[in-house]
Amino acid sequence: MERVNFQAIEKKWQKVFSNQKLLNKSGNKFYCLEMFPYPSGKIHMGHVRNYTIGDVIARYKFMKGFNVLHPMGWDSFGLPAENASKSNNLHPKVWTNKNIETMKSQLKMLGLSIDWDLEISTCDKDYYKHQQEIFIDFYNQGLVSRKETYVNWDPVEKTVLANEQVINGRGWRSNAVVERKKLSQWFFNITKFSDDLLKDLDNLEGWPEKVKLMQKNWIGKSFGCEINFNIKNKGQKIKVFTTRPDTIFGASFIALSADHPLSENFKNLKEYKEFKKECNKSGTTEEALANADKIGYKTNLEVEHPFIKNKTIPVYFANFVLMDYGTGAVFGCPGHDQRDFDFAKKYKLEIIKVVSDGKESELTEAYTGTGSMINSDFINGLNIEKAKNKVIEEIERLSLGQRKTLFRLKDWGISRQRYWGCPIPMIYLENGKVVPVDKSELPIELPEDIDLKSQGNPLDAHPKWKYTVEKSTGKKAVRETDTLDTFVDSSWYFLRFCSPNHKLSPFDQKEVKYWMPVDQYIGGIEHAILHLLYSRFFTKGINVCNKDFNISEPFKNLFTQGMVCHESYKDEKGNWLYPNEIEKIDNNNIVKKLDKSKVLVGPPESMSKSKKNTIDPETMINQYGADAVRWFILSDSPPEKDVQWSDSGVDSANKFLQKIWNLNYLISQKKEGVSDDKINKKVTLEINNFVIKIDDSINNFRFNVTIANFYQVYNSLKNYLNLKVSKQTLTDCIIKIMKQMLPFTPHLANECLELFNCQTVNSWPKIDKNNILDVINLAVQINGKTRDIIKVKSNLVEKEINKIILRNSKAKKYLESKKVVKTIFVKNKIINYITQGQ
RNA sequence: GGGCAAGUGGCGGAAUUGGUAUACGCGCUGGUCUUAGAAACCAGUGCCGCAAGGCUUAAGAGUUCGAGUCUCUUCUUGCCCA
Repeated sequence: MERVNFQAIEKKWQKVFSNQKLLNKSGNKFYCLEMFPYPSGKIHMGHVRNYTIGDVIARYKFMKGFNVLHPMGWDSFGLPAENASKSNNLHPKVWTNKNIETMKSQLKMLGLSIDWDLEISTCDKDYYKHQQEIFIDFYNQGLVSRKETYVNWDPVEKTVLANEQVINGRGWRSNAVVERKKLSQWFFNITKFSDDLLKDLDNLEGWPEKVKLMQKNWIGKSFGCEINFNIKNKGQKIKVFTTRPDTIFGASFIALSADHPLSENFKNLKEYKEFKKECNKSGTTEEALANADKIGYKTNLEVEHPFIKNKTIPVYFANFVLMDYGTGAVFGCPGHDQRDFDFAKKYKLEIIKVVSDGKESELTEAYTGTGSMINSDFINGLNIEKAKNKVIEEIERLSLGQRKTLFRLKDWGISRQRYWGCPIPMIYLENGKVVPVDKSELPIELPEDIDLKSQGNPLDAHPKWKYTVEKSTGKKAVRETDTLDTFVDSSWYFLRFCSPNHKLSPFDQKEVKYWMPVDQYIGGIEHAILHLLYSRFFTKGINVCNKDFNISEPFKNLFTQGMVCHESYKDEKGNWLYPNEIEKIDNNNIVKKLDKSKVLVGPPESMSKSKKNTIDPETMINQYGADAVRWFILSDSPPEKDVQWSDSGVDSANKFLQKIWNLNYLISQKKEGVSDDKINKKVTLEINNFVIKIDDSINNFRFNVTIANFYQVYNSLKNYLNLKVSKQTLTDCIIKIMKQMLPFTPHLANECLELFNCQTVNSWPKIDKNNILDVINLAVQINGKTRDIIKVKSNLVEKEINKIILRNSKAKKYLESKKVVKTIFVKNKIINYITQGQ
């Protein structure tokens, strides 16, 4: 068998690819974008999958005649660079750029069709300069605000932690108990677009339903009402928001957030202080609050029930009420809310059942199901929905409150007390005013001389950097020392790619108008909520700042690929082992290479460094070739589902690609002999059927099916090699197939096409619908049971089919001496005879 | 606790709109070639059965001429939110 040297041809073609673009000015534009990577060190299999999928689409669209934009860049600000610099004394910039260099060369090894002239890096001042500009524009349009808010504070590291850095209430690095601390922070007012962000989801037909649903739930639009409770003997009111006004007759306490304005009256009391200290011990996530023990502080206040004369309800401060959701005050209905139930049990408060659960017994937990209202005066007997409306009407009639829509979505906190991020272009004047810097001073550059070993915020600790003057007045000012959340960096990079070297503004309006929106965006499901929501917000925000922009949504079609998984291994002592540290004797016997001790095998899970179940792409590329790695990663599972890495899988991919090469070689070496035109025709038609099938499956992103089709067409074509088929016929066929393989295995396909001196490498094979094999399989059923499958010409009518079956079919015997009472005939699919008496 | 997916051979998975269940690959079995192995090639491979044939898409019911696909109940797993 003739073999090809993959290492050699891949090097050869990667040189060609580096000068190649997928631009075709006469075609329609197609913007193909994969989520850009964080330069963490080396690429991992998740990147290989993501970028292979993107490459297949980009190359396919180009061959179909589109003008394709296929850029790549680096999401290069972020905490890991700071952490790395602490542990190995490399400056974040040096560490980051070194990683970018490594990963770029690894991506090139994959043979991707990326236009590297468009490369951007978010830590580059030429990039973040424009980000600061957008920030100022947003500020001027009222899309930025400064608010006091609670953060997760690590008392040991003296730093703010993101929610995901808090694990079981402790800092992920220091393991210190995390506290809640109030800080003044910058926010993007994403909630200004709550309704638009929700409504426009309906227009995103090219997005997975799942992602749209997750965004919808995240935005969380809910209906309810505000109710003002009169505080007894005080002449003051407490405004409460509820989504369950129907349960008003079950109200047995009022719960206030510890930050509620009324807390002013209690802040000096010793017991209240202790309560508040307790509250600050738990994290800020909804989950942390839900799981925390319910604690309260009973005030001396009581409110009047709006509908029950002379009934009063006690007022508590409680740790499970958040100030930034609703009004920071709720009424507790223990019967029908679990948190309220727990609270009522603890403080021995009344539990009134107001929605019937169909049982007589007392509640042992909150009942949140449906039912009709009981113990509820004028709404008794109504269902929940009707009761809600009736109560709201009554509240409005009595001027006690009003109907209200509430969103779960909160404004986006963007301040980070970090060094390695985009500086926030704001300054603090001595008169207490906070203003943006003059745009002419941009970029506000990060200083390079920084001491990352100092505690707290590094920019704040820098001796000089923060001292500046206001440009217009020359007055002394102090810079904002917080940097932007790195999610900001990735919220507009897709715009920058349209004109990455544009100097004057974040993007060239003309180029953006041409290329946007992104026609196909591809990335992991883990970004289903935040990154995509923030990018949508930026697009809407820029629309407000720039009337010519006129783009409402950034990503027309979205594809979320699944993860790459692998088994994990542990030795007898419970230490994780890398896949190359183990040896498979047989399927039930896996041992450690080092000492032949037994190894425990864990189920396939997403590859992670901590479990050591990773496979290094570069090692695999060196061993099997990039084409084989690309081929395998697409072959085994539908791209939206998880795929399990398997060594035998990539090995067989490599073997198959060698066979393909061998077939190409044999065809190219074939001597012209006797050929039969009838067979020539048949081969052409049969291969054409496959060409159409392959095109369909690529179009539908069913790459695993495409690859199965390639195996089939190979099996079919190789069997014709020694029959009476002309060399020309076989050459024509293999060229079509190799063109179709080009998006998948660009090196091998190009090499094969060169073998035949093909001059139309970049054009997709087009098949005339009349030029395919006109044979279909038709199932013959008797009483619904398949008795035969016959090969017939397509579009035959029932009469002709009957004739064929009675002449020659296995089904014939089932029809003899039976009376057919009914026939169901579906053209090109099935004929079903119903006989009497079975 | 709520929401959303999904469950098909030993494994990954295929099956257009209700119309051939198990494509394709891995693995396994036998054979050819080889000093041997690897590679390659050929044949076989859902289950029961010598065969004819019967059974089979998590379990059970229903609709239908016909259900992996639609409906209901139950079970299991995964993801998201809490």
